[in-house]
Amino acid sequence: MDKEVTIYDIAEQLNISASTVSRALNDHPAINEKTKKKINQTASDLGYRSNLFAKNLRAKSTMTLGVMVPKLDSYFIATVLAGMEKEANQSGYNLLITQSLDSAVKEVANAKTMFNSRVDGLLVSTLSSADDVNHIEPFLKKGIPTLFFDRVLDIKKIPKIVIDNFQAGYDATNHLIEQGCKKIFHFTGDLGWNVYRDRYHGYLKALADAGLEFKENMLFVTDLRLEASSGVSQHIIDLKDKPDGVFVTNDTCAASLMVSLKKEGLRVPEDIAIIGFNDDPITRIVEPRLSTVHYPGEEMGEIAARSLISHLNGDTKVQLTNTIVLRHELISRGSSLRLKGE
Amino acid sequence: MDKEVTIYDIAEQLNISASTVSRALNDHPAINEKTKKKINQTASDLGYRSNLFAKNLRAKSTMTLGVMVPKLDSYFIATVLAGMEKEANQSGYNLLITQSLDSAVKEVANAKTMFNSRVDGLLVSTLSSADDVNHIEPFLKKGIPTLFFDRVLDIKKIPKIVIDNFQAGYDATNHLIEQGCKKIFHFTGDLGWNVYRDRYHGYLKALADAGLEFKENMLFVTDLRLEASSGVSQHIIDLKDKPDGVFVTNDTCAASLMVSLKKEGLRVPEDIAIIGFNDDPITRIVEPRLSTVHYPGEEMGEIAARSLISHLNGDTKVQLTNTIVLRHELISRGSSLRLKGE
DNA sequence: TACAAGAATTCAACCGATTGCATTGTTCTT
DNA sequence: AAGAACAATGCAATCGGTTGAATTCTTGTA
Repeated sequence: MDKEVTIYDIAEQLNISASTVSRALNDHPAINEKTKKKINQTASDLGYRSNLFAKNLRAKSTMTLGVMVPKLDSYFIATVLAGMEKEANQSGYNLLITQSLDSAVKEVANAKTMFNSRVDGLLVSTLSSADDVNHIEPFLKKGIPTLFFDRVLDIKKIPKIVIDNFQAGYDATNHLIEQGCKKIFHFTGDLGWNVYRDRYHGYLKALADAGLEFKENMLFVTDLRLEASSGVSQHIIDLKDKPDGVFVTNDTCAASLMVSLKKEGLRVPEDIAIIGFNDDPITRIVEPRLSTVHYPGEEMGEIAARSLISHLNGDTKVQLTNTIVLRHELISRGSSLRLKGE
Repeated sequence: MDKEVTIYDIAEQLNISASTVSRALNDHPAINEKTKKKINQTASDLGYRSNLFAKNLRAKSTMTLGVMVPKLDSYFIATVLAGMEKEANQSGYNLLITQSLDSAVKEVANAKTMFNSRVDGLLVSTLSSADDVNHIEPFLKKGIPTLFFDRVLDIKKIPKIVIDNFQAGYDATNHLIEQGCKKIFHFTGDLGWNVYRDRYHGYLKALADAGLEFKENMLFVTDLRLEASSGVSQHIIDLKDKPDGVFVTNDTCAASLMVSLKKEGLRVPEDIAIIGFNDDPITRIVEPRLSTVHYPGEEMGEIAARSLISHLNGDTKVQLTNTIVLRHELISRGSSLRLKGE
């Protein structure tokens, strides 16, 4: 492990001062072109690399964005991260990524790490469904721009990027209604989350608007893990008065549910129409193909990163004060299309 | 954006020297307990946070691991990252993550960023199928521990964590043979990659060992994107002399292929047995459930991170010189089980 | 009481780059 | 030929911690 080369080494080699070297390497206009060339040459000859710490120590900027997500092993999250990375990378920013793994303790610890790492901005899809953002407070106090995405808390001072989950829930449910469903179940996750809560409310509204009755037993709240759907499936099978439609807030569960129901002899969509959420690849694989609501994950990641970066660059056109709502899109495929015409 | 609190502020407040404060905050034994308590108290009163740059500038360590992957939006990669994050986090390390998005230029640029960010260690699932590791050289020269995982290059001096892709390919193929398949196709990705090349060779060996013939037209090399499988499916459908088994090196494609074939009236596994690779969630959703080779992604991530960290901690028990081979596991499910007994 | 030994603290240099201001060198103008 | 105007470079302080060596303060012992 050889010694690091510093600007002083370059300066010494060329018999000039370190400040000249520094300026040359940063393409400062006051430095003579020839000198610059010479300096750049010896810099690469010596294998010089800039010391980001020394730089940051002064600049007080890290060119790093912190990203906190509930968990990493999800296709949707991966999509969002891909978008963020793409955008951040383009602007020379790096991504520091942590997952909270359903542990509030870990989320708080991660936030602290981010804070100490001096990320220039923070992108959060939060864990906690409670309203405490104490662990985010320090960022706000220090004026570090912070953005919630996807799973957000309704904190006034923190801007958010979301889709209109209410409308999406409404659209999905309404689509089933349009296809002639009269008794639509809802299979979703913890309603403490904005994403599930809002979709649920959209679902209720759609039912109400269509004059359809809602009963408690039409709602299934689970952890949305793969295993959960077999429970729901079994429950539906056992029911004498079966639903003719199910709105599932997760493609994996929707697909799994569909397959289970089919195995028990129910026809999809004829007996039960199903619609999922997210537009994961699986929707295009199962048979029939799964109707869903397209969630623009990659786009969300890109926009989130871009907004934050523009803000950091002092671009005043970008106001980091309001909520950005991305467009979702209803995608109807075989699993829900019961009308001949379509 | 208020001023940052430094150890000097704390020192001034308490009328002691900065070095005492520094030592106290690091729990140095030479500092009196009472003084420590006092210092910690005022530190939190003032909202002090340690400046990592100043620290790193001296320490020359960043507690950050760089992770380079081909692309982020894949379930498998997400799994690996999850494992890495978990492990790194436990040891106080952070993850700096980039994707190369199939661009060699980007991979090189990302490597440079990692280098300049002074990551303490590097975890790479590389893009390039060529043998050039010029962009990795600087890390080796500087003695920054580097580890390849999953997609690796056969560079002697760089340790790797992999599964035995040859054996896995052999096992998958052999499984189909055991189930009575006589004509087994192989649907895979760019053979420049070790992962696909080795599996392919395993496939060939299994055929040879069973005395089965291999012909060029039994091999399908695609980009393994979802769309690719419909092409393969169509091709198989059109064939007069159809295969009775297909080994696909990717669950998504395998599942997709299976569904397409079924739609065309072929029975799985009776007419065609199918086995995938990875053990993605989708394998448990499609009907019949998909046989596959379990790829221990999360475990790979954990082990990779842990090895690197142990090495960084000077743990000499861990030798970063050899190849670690993780155990894969054949998982047989409905899509390939043709024998009554099982 | 004196002095050694150890505990607690301070001093000051250092990590490597940046930058306002001062200085030197060069060219142009009158 | 002298001074203005500007280009190019150097000086030195600064960012906020860390750390070896020096110093001061306590205790214990003969």
